[in-house]
Amino acid sequence: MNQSVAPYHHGDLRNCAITAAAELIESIGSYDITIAQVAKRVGVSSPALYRHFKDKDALLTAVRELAHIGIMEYTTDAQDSVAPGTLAHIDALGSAYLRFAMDKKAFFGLMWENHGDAEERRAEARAKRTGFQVLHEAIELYLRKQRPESVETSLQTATLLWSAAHGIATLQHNRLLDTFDHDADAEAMLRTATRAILNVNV
Amino acid sequence: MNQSVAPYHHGDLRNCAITAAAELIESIGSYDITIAQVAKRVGVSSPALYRHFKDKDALLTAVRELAHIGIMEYTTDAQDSVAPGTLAHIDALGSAYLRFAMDKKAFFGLMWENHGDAEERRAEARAKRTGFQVLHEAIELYLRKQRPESVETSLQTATLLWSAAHGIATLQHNRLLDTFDHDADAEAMLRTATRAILNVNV
DNA sequence: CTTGCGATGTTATCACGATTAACATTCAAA
DNA sequence: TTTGAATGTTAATCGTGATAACATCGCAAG
Repeated sequence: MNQSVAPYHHGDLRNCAITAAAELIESIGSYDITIAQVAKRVGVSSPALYRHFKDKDALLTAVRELAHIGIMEYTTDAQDSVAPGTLAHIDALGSAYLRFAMDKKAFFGLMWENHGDAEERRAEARAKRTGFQVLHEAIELYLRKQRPESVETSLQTATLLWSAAHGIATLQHNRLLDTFDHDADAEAMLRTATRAILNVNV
Repeated sequence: MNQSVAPYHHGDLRNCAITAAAELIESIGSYDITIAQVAKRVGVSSPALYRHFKDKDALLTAVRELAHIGIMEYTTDAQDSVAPGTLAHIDALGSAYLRFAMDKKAFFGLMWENHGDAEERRAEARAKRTGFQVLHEAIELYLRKQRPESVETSLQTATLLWSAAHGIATLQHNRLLDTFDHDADAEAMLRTATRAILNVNV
């Protein structure tokens, strides 16, 4: 039997719409999409989508979740060939973050957009926790080995490193990183920042 | 005589529109404004604005310039009571950046929006140069005194510090900074990052 | 001083995109 | 089978960016 039979009028429109929206965003390289475009891609009328999403923002929020999953994949893949708790491990995580920002520009931009209410933000943050947690654990492990006296500040260190990575990624994403330093290299910068931050008591 | 006489039909609609847009953005705390809203605020019809701006984005670009001026004011004020080339000087600049991001949320968000073409970006970058230049000079001066062997890397150091400040500011701006570290304090984080980065060879 | 053009404004009008309303179809349970 | 809930469709509303066509105002040339 065909596994993916359409159980209803369309099938699971909700999921198809999210996927279609994501594909659309990826293909045009911008999250400035239209309900009509998504509907057409799924082969359904625009209003049909409102049976599954309160409004356009709700659809985008769903796509954002996909983006979070995507960044987690990058993170997970990055850990494949590195020893846990090493500097290389932390570098790999940072590198994955930067790579995601550049590979999936539109998604990266979308996931930090400031729309929606605080509630949604919390929910998304919860989803993100996994990714941050990975970084936090890597740092904690590293500090335990290399700077045991700083282990207690691992959370602050992780937050600071995240901020640094986020700043570099954001500036590069907006093509501003090399505005002044023509040779600015995101990855190199993050490595430098990582080493600087790990060697300080937060 | 009344100083601010309207020399023409309206007066200088262009400038009034920019100001009105800025006020509007500030008052609603979002740069998601409407041509009609701006027009109404100035007491003019919507199409009139198109005599002075190619399109909505052109108006927002003009507002962005105001935002850059605003951040420069913060920067300048920050230097008032600090000795040039000291760590306190650099801290003050970073603090000003963070403060601007929080005080003028909408403007901060607007100025890093990824719209418009590359040309505009270049122009804006040029305007920004002043602000970055101040930071760069402060860092160069500091390094010359404290770590002369690292002076040659001052540009990279400044770029890295900017990135760190930008990351912290951006995350706080999106209310995400304290997602994991409940007690995260932007200013304290930046001070830590500053010290870490300044003590490393880039 | 008048005329006429260019700069500015105004009022229709469009086209589009987000929603909602009103109506139609299908699944599933009684 | 019948019927209501779920899910779709088409028609219609509204807000918004943008352009067209028409109206004014200020100034420079005669």
